[in-house]
Amino acid sequence: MKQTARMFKALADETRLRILGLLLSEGELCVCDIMAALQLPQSTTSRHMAYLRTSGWVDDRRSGLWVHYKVTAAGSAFQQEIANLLGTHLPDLAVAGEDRKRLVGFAAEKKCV
Amino acid sequence: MKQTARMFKALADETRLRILGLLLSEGELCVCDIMAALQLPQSTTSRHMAYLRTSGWVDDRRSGLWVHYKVTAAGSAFQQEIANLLGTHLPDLAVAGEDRKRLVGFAAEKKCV
DNA sequence: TGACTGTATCCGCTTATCCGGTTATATCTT
DNA sequence: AAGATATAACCGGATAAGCGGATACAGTCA
Repeated sequence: MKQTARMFKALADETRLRILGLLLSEGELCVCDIMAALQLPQSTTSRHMAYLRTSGWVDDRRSGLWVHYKVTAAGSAFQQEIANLLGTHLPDLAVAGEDRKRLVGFAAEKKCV
Repeated sequence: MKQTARMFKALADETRLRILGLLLSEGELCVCDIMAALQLPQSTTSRHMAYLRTSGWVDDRRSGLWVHYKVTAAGSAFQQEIANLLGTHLPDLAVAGEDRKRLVGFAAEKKCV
């Protein structure tokens, strides 16, 4: 039960929902993508990524300087079903559309692999 | 997005998850049932019920002195799908089984309609 | 090696949340 | 109307979570 509450705690924040929505619709993103799409300072972004990582929502992969995140495929059945729901509903929200738009805009000047 | 975060905030607390789990498996319960099943003081129980009510998770029904709560059927599609998942997964957890056991024990001395 | 870049962690601060005891409100009974 | 009971609202204190700037750590390239 405690673990279940922790899983939902990670979803109980607007910023983390935006990050998950973006990861669910785009697949894998590096931290700099997320900073640009959500227009967040680096420390804030990193802190939320750490939260999502330790609560078991995302996996990270380092490639040189850059760290890439994606929604984990290793969660419990319960968690995966929730991830599916998030994937179908989050991208419909207005804020999520704006985040994706900024992400596309950033792709031009983007440097990371 | 804000509303979505608020929906999950209500699920980000172990006590409220236990209450929802109980309501999902038992249908409708009065406050005294919930106090007995979870062994919570009255003020704590009431506060969590208020949280669940204002965040749109439960409906209340007054019958004389007693107030009965049930999981709402009027939520968004997203919310209802999550409620379905909660209904299938929460009752499997150990704590939920103990809560149901205490609820059955309380049924004997229970006074409310 | 040293300069540089991307990411993570630390720090102090502010705000939100939880808790249980106390007080208020609503309803029933007589 | 008065007393009793069930629930809700309020209060003060403790804990947790949010924030962004500063600093530390990793990896790259000259």
